[in-house]
Order: sequence, then structure tokens, then C-alpha cells
Amino acid sequence: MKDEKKRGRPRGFDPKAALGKARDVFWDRGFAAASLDNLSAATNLNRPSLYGAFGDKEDLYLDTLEGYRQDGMDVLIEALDPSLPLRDNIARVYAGALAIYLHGETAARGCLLIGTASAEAVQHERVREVLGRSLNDFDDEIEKRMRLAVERGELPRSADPQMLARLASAVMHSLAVRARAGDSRETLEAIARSGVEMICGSAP
Amino acid sequence: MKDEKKRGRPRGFDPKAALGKARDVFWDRGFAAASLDNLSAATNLNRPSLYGAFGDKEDLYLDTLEGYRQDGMDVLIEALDPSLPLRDNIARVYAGALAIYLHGETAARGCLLIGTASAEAVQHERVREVLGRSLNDFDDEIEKRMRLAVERGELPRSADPQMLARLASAVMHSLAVRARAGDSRETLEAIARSGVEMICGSAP
DNA sequence: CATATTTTGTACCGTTTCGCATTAAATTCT
DNA sequence: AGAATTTAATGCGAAACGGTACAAAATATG
Repeated sequence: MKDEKKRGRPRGFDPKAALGKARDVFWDRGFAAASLDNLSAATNLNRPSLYGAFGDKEDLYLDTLEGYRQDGMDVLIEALDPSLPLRDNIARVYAGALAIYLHGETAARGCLLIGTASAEAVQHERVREVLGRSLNDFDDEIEKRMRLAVERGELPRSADPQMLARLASAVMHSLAVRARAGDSRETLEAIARSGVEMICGSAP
Repeated sequence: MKDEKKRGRPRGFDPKAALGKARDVFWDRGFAAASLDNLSAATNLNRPSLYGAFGDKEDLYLDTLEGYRQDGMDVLIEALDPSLPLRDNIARVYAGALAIYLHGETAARGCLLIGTASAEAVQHERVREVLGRSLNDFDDEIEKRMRLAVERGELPRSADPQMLARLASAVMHSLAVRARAGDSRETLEAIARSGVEMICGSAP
């Protein structure tokens, strides 16, 4: 269903791969400081090709954010596999986050959304919307697992799934910020372990 | 000791006030998207005056970050007044943070450091240094109070002051990000309350 | 009052920015 | 084969950018 031959000259590049390269540029430099020349060089696409395929710079940025959000949700859902104990789930969420955050040429990149979209969120409403939606979707997914934990007795009946989820997310937000601030992997892993303990302290 | 009359023409403006206006510009737009025209307009200073007083744009930005950091530390230290119960201390820390974060023309501004310095942290080493140092100083100040709480018996002997402090900070980092993402004051206050409960749960 | 020194305001310089106009190339449809 | 359609490459252009040169203004010193 994707090979319906289109009429004109075919694309000489893979839009998904190009989006991945653009994402790296935005990740390192942020939206405002990433120039179309940077993006053009990284993607090996001329500016008109970029423009034709993705729209203007803000459109391109929003596309990369959407893709990142989706990838993140996939990682999250896999980490929250309900056949595992809650404690393992949360530990896997943090491990998955750190695997993404601790990767950069000069310095760790942290989270694309928290690290770069936050900066634009005040002035660019569409960016703020994606950021807010992403955070909420993450919370909701964790909350689902927390509710299940209460039903199963992994957590006491008195536990508040929504608040536990938001606090679990909070630790992840902190990991994102601290990674970009230059904290060591050891420090971040220690915080993640403490976070698991704090969130799942009452779980077996 | 500040009126040692200097030789040339005296300044026609208050550098501290100008720095405050510049801070607002960076807070709303971030570093990269804030132009010297924006800063010049907000401070009512010509670009040469700005340059003469603070150096180039990055110097000016770093100055605003330093000032913000210092102000934040003052608020934090006041909130952590050791004559109050630990629970009140942490609640005051979050209340103080939200008072700063929830203030903006178009949308809430969140934290200047977390919201804007994070974006530049990967590429600008000096910004990363200020950000990292700020986060650490905050952690350390809270940790001091946590240690006191253990000594006093407000927390069990088994409590880990460093980790409790880092988790208390984590909730604040999350408040900063969520404020900038557009979360309501009610939501943020609920998270803050849950954070207090989670951190001080075992405290009287 | 003249000179030295610092700040202020205007105007400008070279670069970089984003976006597009235009033309050449590659493919499908008739 | 030729028309139609889509993509690719070059390059342009108007605007915005950060930073500064320069001269006028304001103060202290001698």
C-alpha cells in the first residue's frame, strides 16, 4: 500500500532517515540555533528539498518532535510490560530513558522534548502543545500500570495511581535535565535506583 | 564604597535593573531566539551600551543566569528555615518555586535555567557549567536540611539525606518543565503536595 | 578653561538567516 | 515519443543578525 507509483520524479532520499538526521541537529542545538544550513548538511538535502518534503523549519521541528514522542512511547510501553513486577517496570523505564539521554558527541543530550522544546514552548504554541501532550501521555501510560498494580495488590489499595505516576515521571524529567547539565552516568543511575525505591517502596 | 566617583560620563541607567529586563527577554524566548534588538528594546539601552556594560550576548546571558541562580538560592534558603518542620520546609520550597514559575505574559515561564539554559547546554560549555552548578547547589542545600532532619529524628536513621534531597529536587525540576508545558496551577500544586508526602512520608 | 575619560546615540559593516524563483533531471501517463 | 508531473540543484534576495566605528555629550581632573 506504500508503492502506489506516483507520477513525477521519485524521491532520492528516505524521509524517515532524513528526519532522524534533522532530529540529531535539533537535539544538539535546539530549535532556534539550528540553521537550515545545519539541517541541510546533516540530511544531505538541499534546502528546497527539505522545504518541499517537510515545510518550513518549524514544521520540520514539530515533525521530529512527533517522531521522538512516538519512539519514546514505544520504549515506555515495552518497559511497562505488565508480565513483569512493577519494580522492574519502573527500573526499565529509567534505564530506557538513560539509554536515550546519555548519548552525545560533546555532551549528553538529555531529552529532546524537555531539553529543547521547553525553550520554545512559551513563544510557540504548537511546540508547547506537543510538549504538554507528550508529558501527559507518558503520565497516563504509567498511570495505567499503577492502576493495574493496585488491582493486583502490588501496591496498597490506598495508593493514588495518578500521583504515583506523576512522581515516577518527575524522576524521569529530572534525569533528562541532569543529563543535559552534565551529570555522570553513575549519578543518574543512583537517582534512578532511588526513584524506583521511592515509588515502589511499598511494593514487594 | 560604591560611590568612588569615576572619571568619565556617569551611567544613565541601573545595571541591575537592566539585567532584570534582559532576564525577562531570555526567559520568554531562550538565549538563541533573543535578539540584541529585543534586549535593547526591553532594557532601553542601545546596543553599544549593552555591550559596554555586560559584554557580548553570551556574557549578558550568563550574567542573568548567575543572578537568577543567586535569587533562587536566597528563596531556597529562606524556605528551608530550620526552625520549621521538614514537611513545611519542603512545601515552602515548592510554593516558592511555583510563585516564580507561574508568571508569564502568554504562557507560564517555568524555570529560567531548566527552561532555557538546558537548550544551550550541549553546545555552550559555560552555560552547561552554570546549569550543572546551580542544580548541584540546590541539591546540596536541601541535603543539608535532610541531614539535620535525620539528626533531629524528623527522619529515620536509615534515611539517605543525599538521595532524599535529589528526589526532592526532582519534583521541583518536574514542576519547572510542566509549568512551561502549560500545566495548570492546580495540577502543579497537587504534584507539589504529593511530592511533600512522598519525601516526608515518614516524617511526623 | 582645557584635557582626559567614560557613556550615549547613530549609523553602518559583513555575515548569516530563511525562504523561494528558476531551471535541469527523472519518472509516469497518454 | 511527447506531455505532464514531481523532485533536485543552483543561486538569489530581502531581512535580520551580532558587533563596532565614530562622533557628540557629560563628567572629573589639572
